[in-house]
Amino acid sequence: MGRKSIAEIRREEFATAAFEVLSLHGMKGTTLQRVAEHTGVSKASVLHYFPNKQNLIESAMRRANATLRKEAVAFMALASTPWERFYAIIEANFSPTTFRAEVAHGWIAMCAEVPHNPQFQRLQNAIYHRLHSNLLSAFKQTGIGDDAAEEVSHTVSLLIDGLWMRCGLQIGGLNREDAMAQIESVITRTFSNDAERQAAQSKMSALAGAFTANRG
Amino acid sequence: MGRKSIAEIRREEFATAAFEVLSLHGMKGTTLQRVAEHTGVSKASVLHYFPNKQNLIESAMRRANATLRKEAVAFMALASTPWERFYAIIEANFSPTTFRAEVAHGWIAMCAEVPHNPQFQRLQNAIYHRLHSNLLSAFKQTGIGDDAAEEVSHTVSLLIDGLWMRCGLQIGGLNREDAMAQIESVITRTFSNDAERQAAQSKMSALAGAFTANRG
DNA sequence: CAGTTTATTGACCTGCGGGTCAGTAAATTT
DNA sequence: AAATTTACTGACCCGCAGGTCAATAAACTG
Repeated sequence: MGRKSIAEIRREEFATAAFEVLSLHGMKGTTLQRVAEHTGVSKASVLHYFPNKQNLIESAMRRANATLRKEAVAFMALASTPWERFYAIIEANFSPTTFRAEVAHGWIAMCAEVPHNPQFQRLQNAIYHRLHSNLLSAFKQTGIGDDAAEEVSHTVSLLIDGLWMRCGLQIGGLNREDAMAQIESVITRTFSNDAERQAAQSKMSALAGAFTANRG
Repeated sequence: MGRKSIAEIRREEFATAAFEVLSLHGMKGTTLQRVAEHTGVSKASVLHYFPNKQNLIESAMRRANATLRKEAVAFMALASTPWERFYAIIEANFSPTTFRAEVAHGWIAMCAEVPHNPQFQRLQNAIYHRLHSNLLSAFKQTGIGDDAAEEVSHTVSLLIDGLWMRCGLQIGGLNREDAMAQIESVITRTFSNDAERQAAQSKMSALAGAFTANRG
């Protein structure tokens, strides 16, 4: 079971290609022609696997999201304490493989479509709620109190959104280290800079580094 | 001097109309036809005042930005202390007239184009730098130290970006009060909750309220 | 009032992108 | 090997959006 049909594999190829084209050329520049070229087939071939362009792009976004989620789950599995879980979330959101300008472009392009596409709206909502509930459960278990946990979760998720935005707009040559430092600065101002937290941070940082290195 | 020619007035009309259409229908849905309809003229008339669509939309964004900036300057003029200046910035960024989902849609639509349009890139950069330098100068004068001021300025501008994003995506039914409360929560966690700051906040809140009420 | 500029428009052209379709080649099935 | 399903393609159609243009109406100028 779980064996993928050849058609399913092809669909995934096209979906990832579509996301890449979207990242490179924006929503307007993402034509069936270009997606086809990008995979070396004809336009009609793409339509053989997808009923229409909208469906293709929706699949592309779902696929991209699934990839991110997979990595996040892998990181999460390496964490055993609340603070480690928190830093697992951070590492996942700023993983070198995903926190890149091109990916951010794709993401922002989708955000711009959210008001006119219920599918995108649902996806965006799901992404947001997953992030929030992950953050919340981690913070709650640090023992800072439920209300504080709620507040900090909101703050962190807002910061993440802002940082991705800025990554896409390429403001201030933001890289992943800067981004994580920003989050860390807020966390440090909020919580006392205890040793346990610092240990969790460096542990997850090292694990994440090893994890991504194993695949390059 | 400063007298506007009738043609200039017309151009502004079309530009604001274009921004409204952009907010309602997104970049793809913003056609010359629709902009024309929205002002009750023919498509060709729009092209009489603008060389092409791109120029029209760029003018629309510049115009929208100019409007926001005008309001920000007005708020700023009402502030006399550093903390009042800070809250003037906040009030301006979350003014009821501007912090609305439709406006956020327009803004996000522009952000999505930034990678493919140098004009938008420049505009976005200008907006960001103005916000940052305003925040920075206000924070520096509160006497928290230059390094801390830099850090907090970054944090606040990131939060503002994130909040506008979330406003556009309409996640969690975010309204302007929630947004400002989020910022306040971070500020409170960072600084001691002194009376001077609280006074500044309520003063600017009242002034901003009076200011906007005077024009409805 | 004659002449000139300006405003506005409908008709038209062009290119392009989404989507259909019938046909061909390749793979699978029986 | 024959039949049938699947993969892929070029040719074609349609609609639409951007942009041009010539014509008309209105405003301004001397």
